[in-house]
Amino acid sequence: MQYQEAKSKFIQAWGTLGSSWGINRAMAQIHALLLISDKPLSTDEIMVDLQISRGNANMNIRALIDWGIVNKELRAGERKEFFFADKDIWELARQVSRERQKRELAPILKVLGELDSIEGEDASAMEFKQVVKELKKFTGNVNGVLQKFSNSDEHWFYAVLMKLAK
Amino acid sequence: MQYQEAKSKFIQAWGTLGSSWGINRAMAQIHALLLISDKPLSTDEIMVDLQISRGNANMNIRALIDWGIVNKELRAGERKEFFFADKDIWELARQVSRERQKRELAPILKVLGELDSIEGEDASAMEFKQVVKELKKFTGNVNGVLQKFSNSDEHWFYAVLMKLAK
DNA sequence: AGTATATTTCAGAATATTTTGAAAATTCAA
DNA sequence: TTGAATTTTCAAAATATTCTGAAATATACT
Repeated sequence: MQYQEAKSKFIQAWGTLGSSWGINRAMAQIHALLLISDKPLSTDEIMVDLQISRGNANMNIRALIDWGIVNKELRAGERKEFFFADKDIWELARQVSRERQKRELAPILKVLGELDSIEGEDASAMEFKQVVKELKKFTGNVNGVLQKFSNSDEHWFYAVLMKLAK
Repeated sequence: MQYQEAKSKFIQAWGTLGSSWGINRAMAQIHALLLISDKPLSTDEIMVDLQISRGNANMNIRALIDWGIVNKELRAGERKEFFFADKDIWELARQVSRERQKRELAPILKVLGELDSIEGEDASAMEFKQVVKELKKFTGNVNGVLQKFSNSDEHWFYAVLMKLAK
């Protein structure tokens, strides 16, 4: 397979994967492009390569920086900014997990906490309490695992894998 | 807090959480409703409770059944179908993980496999190969963990948690 | 300050997704 | 069969999201 074909297949696939995880296509594709690029790219290069507008490119580059998975490089004597993605996939996974924990798990934990003490003793209320209780237990555990994961290194993860495998 | 208020807060929160995971709001809300209901509900009851149309209710109930997280109950002498969600949160998590593995991880693994042998020895091609290689390693590992998780029981998960904690 | 270059913003346009509701299809009992 | 009850389908409408492009803003050099 030719490089160009492989590249566009990969960018395409990454975009699709992103969509099903609540990340918009352009954002995922910019990330894919930076991930496989052997050097930092400017906004203009990204625009040309992915055929998207300046506004779109800019907004999504900022979002990626917000997520902490893309950084900018400033070059002495150059006005232009260049962007690059961290090549360490583990670091990427940890960062994404950290952000999603913050953006999604935290809010639901908060809501579950607020639902703590509902009134009523009838079947509906009892069932509700039970489900909320189980969900809290579950989300608490997930939270714990993510916490652990996002603060550990690749080596740790392999160790865990080994233990699981047995 | 009154039951009704708690119920609507919960349904609302579950809907929002669903959205950020690529599950549409109505689908997530129907699931939330069934999860906390102390008895199976008919399409009509769901329509009234969530204020959605028949078509919408029907489509999303089917989708939930497709995902394997909602089931129907048929009652002797009744035409109407009643729906209920599995109350076991662990079973729910396993099922969702199984489905996402099938729907999302499998396709990306397939693409990565196809990108195996790209031609070229220049910097771009080399970088590309390297990233694809790392991604394959990573997704392979994730796949392994999910596989393990989706075939194990709650007890196993706790055992893992204990090991991780140390 | 003036100028050229680059980045950001954002209203409107384009797309994509979700929802509705009524017609068509299905099911079951009489 | 027939027909009433129920489920399913799907075109059109409503809504939500994403994208564009040009104007506004910012930056750095002379």
